[in-house]
Amino acid sequence: MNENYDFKNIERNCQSNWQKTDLFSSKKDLNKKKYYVLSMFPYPSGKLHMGHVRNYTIGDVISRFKRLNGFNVMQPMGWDAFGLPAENAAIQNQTLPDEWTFGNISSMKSQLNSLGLSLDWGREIATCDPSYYKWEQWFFIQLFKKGLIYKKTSIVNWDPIDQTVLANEQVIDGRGWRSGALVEQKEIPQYFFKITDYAEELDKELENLNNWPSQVTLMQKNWIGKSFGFKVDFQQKEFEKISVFTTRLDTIFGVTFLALAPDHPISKKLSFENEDIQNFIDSIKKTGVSTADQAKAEKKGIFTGLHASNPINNELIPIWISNYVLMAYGEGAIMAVPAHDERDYEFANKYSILIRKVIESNNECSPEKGILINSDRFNSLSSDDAIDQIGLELSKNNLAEKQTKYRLRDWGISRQRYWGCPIPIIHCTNCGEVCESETNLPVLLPKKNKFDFENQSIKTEESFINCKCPECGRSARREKDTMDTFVESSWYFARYTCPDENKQMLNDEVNYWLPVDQYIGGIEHAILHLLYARFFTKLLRDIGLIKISEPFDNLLTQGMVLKDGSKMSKSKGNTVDPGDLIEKYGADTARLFIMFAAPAEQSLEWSDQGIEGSYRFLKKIYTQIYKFNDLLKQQNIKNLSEEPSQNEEFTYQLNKTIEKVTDDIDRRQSFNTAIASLMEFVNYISSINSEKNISDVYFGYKKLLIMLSPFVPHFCEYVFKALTNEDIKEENWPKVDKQALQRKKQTVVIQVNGKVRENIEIDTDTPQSIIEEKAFACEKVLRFINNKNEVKKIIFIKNKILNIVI
RNA sequence: GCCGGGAUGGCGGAACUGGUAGACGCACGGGAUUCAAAAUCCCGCGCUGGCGACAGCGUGCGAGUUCGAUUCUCGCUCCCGGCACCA
Repeated sequence: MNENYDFKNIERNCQSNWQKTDLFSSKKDLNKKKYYVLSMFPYPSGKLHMGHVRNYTIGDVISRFKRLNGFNVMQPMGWDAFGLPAENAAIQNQTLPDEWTFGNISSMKSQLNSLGLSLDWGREIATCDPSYYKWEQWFFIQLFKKGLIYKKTSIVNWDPIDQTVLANEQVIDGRGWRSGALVEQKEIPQYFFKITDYAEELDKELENLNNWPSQVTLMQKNWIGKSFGFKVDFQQKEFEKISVFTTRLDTIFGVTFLALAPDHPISKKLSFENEDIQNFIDSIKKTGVSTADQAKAEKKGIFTGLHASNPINNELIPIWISNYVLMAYGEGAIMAVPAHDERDYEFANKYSILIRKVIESNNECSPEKGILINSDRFNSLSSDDAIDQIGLELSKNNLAEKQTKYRLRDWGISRQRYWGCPIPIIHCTNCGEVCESETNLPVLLPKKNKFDFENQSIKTEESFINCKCPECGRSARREKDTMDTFVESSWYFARYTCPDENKQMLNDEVNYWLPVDQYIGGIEHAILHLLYARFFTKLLRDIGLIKISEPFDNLLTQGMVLKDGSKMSKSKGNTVDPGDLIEKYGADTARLFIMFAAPAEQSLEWSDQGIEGSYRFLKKIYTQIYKFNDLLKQQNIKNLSEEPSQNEEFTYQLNKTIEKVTDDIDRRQSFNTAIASLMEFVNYISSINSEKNISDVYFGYKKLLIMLSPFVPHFCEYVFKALTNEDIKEENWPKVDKQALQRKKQTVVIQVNGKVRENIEIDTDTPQSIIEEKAFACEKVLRFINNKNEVKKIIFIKNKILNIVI
C-alpha cells in the first residue's frame, strides 16, 4: 500500500482490470434474482455534464449495492442519438450529423468509463444505428396496420425566411432563432399515434405504480386529465347547432356567451365571409404554437354577430371567437359562465359581457361547486345533484350526452428534419399511402456528403425519394419526414435485453429482464418520456412481444444540478466540467461528493469548496488504514477471526451504521444521509484506541469499506485488498445484529409546556412514575413550576419525553 | 396562465410515524505541528443579551389545530421543473 492516496493509479488499474475481466457483463441466471438498473440514456452532445454524473452515479451505486446483496444485476448504457443538435452542429461546424454524433459517442463513452461505472457495454445501443431503427420502422408498420397510426393536419411553427419548420425551442419571442423572422402558424399533414386509445389504461394503471414518486404519477394523471361531463348542443340558426363540452352542467343557467376556437370549423367558415373575423384569426396565428405561449397570451376575442339558444331555457346567447379556447380539447367550443370560471370572467369583463351568478357565493367569480340559484326549477340543488338532473333532462331530449373526456391528445410523431428515423411509408398515386415492405427494412437515412443549410430539415435526395410501390410496383415517392426522437426512447429499455437480435424486434430475453427494476432520470422527463414509454410497453404487449404492462417498477427522479441558483448551461457560463474534477480529485471523490451534497430527488447546488471535504474524507480513511496496516505488521498479526466484539459500544455503533446505511440506500434512496452515517462511523473508529482494539478496528474498517464501495468503488477495492489481502468483489453486504442495537440506557427529555428543560439519562423502559419523581427533583424543572398544584397534566412517551403542562 | 415541486445557521443539508431543530460536510475563528507555508490534528461555531450560570428568540410570510408543529390545515410570497417539435 502506497503511503499517499494516489487516486490516478488506483482508478486506472481498477478500471483496466474490470474491463479485462468483463466484470459487469450480464447473463440470464435463474439461480439469482435479476435486477435491472437503468439510467436514462444520454443524448450524445459530446461532453458529459454534472447532470449525467449525478444520474449515472445514482444508477451505479444502486447496481453495486444490489450486486453485493446477491442480485444478478444488469446495467446497460446507450445513446439517444437522433435529434436536432446534430443538425445544428452540422451547420455550424461544417460536419455531417452522423460524423458529429459518432465522434461524440466515442468521447462520451470514455468519459463515462472514467467515472468507474459498472456498465455492461456488451449491450450498447445507438438509436441512429440502422440495426436499431430498423425495428422501430417494423413496429411502426405493425401499428399502422392495426390502425393505431393515422394522418391528419396539424399546426407547426413556420419560419418564412428560412422556409423551415421550427421546434418550439427555436422560437424566441415569436421569432425564428436564426432568421429573426416573425414565426407563422402553418398547417401540414402529419402522422399520429393513437395514444388516446390507451388513455383509460394509462390513467388507471397509475394506481399500481406504488414505487414511483407520487408527484410523477400525479403529474401524469393531470396530464391525461380524465374528466366526466356532458357534450351539450346549443341550437343555432345558420349552422344548425354548436356542441360544447362541459364538466359543469350545473352552471348552464349562468351561460352568457359561447366561445369558439379560432380554428373551429365554424370560425373558419365565418372568416371567409367576414374580413374582421379573418383579420382577427390571422392576428391570433402570430402567437406561438406551444400551449404555454397560448395560455400566457392576452385573452382576445371577436363577436361573430351570431347567437345560439341555450338548450335549458332557449335563451339567446352571443357567439364569440376567442384565443383561449383550444380546438384540441373537447369540442373546440365552450359554454362560458363568467360567474364561475376565472378565464370566462376575465374575458367577460374585458368585453363587457353579462355575468350571471348561478351558484351561491360571496365572490364575483367562484369556480367552486355549491348550491344553485337563479336556475329556475333546479334552484337550491347541490351542484352534483343538479349535474345529474339537468343532464338527465337534456339527454332525454337528445340535447346532451354524458361523456368521459381526456385532456391527453394523440401523439404527433412527424418531424420535418433530416437526423431522425425515416417513416416507412410510401406514397403511390395508384395505391395511396402504403407501408414499405418488411423485407425492404430498414429504410436507410440517405447519406449526405455535405450538409445542406438551405434544406436542413428536408431530405432532397432524389434517390431516396423515388422508389417502387410495394403493392403495385410502379414508381412512387417516399415519405420524407422522420420520427420524433421520443419514439426511439420509448422502447430502448426493452431492446437492451437483446441488442444483437437481428431476426426480430425482441426475443424471449425480454421476459427475463423486464420490467426495469430501477429507473433513474431527471424530473424533467416526468410526463412526456415516461408516458410514452408506458404507452409503448402496452403496445408491445398487445402485439405479443412482451408480457408486462408497465415498464418501470421503481422510479427515481433526480433533481437538476444548479450553479448560482440556475441550471448549468453554456450560455450562462456556469458549467463545471466533470473531466476537470476527475483530473483533480479522481472519480471516487466526484462520485462521493455528488451523492453527498443533496438528496437525489432534489436540485443540487454545486459547490467548488464542498468537494474538498469529500476528498479529505477519503484521504483520512486512507491514512488511518495505512497506519493501522503498519501496526498490524509491527505486531506481526496475521489471522484475525471474525468473532463478536466484547465492546458493547463498538458493536452498537457498527450495527447502527449497518442498519442505517442499508435502509438509506435500499428503501429510502437517501444516499446523502447514508454517507453522513458512514462519516460518523469513521469519526467513531478514529476515536477508539486501535492498539487496544485491534480486532474491532480491523472489522470496523472491513465493514466500512464494503458499505462505502458502491459510492467509491476504486478506492474501496484497493484499500480493502491492502487491509485484508482479500478481494472485495467476493464479499457480501454486512448484516445487522439486531441484538446489538438494544441499549441499556436512554435519554429522556423533560419538558415544561413543550419546552425542553432537562435531559435525564436513565435505564431503558423506566416507568413514568419514576421519571416523574426525578423530574420534580430537578432544579431546572422546578424553576418553571411555582406550585405543584398548577400542573394540569403530564404527557409521557416511553424512552423519549415527559412533558409537564401547567 | 395551468400542473408539479421547493424554501431550515454564513453555505449544502439532517430531523424517516407530530416528540431534544441544526446530524454530516463546507466556510470561518482559535490552538498544536512547521524556519515558513501547504497538508494534518485538536477545540469552538444559529441569533440576541449576559463575565458566567442561564434566559429569550429562531425552520420564507400570516393565521389555525395540538400538551407539543420544520412536520398537519387554510391563506399568501418568492424560486425551480413541465406544458405536447429541446432532450
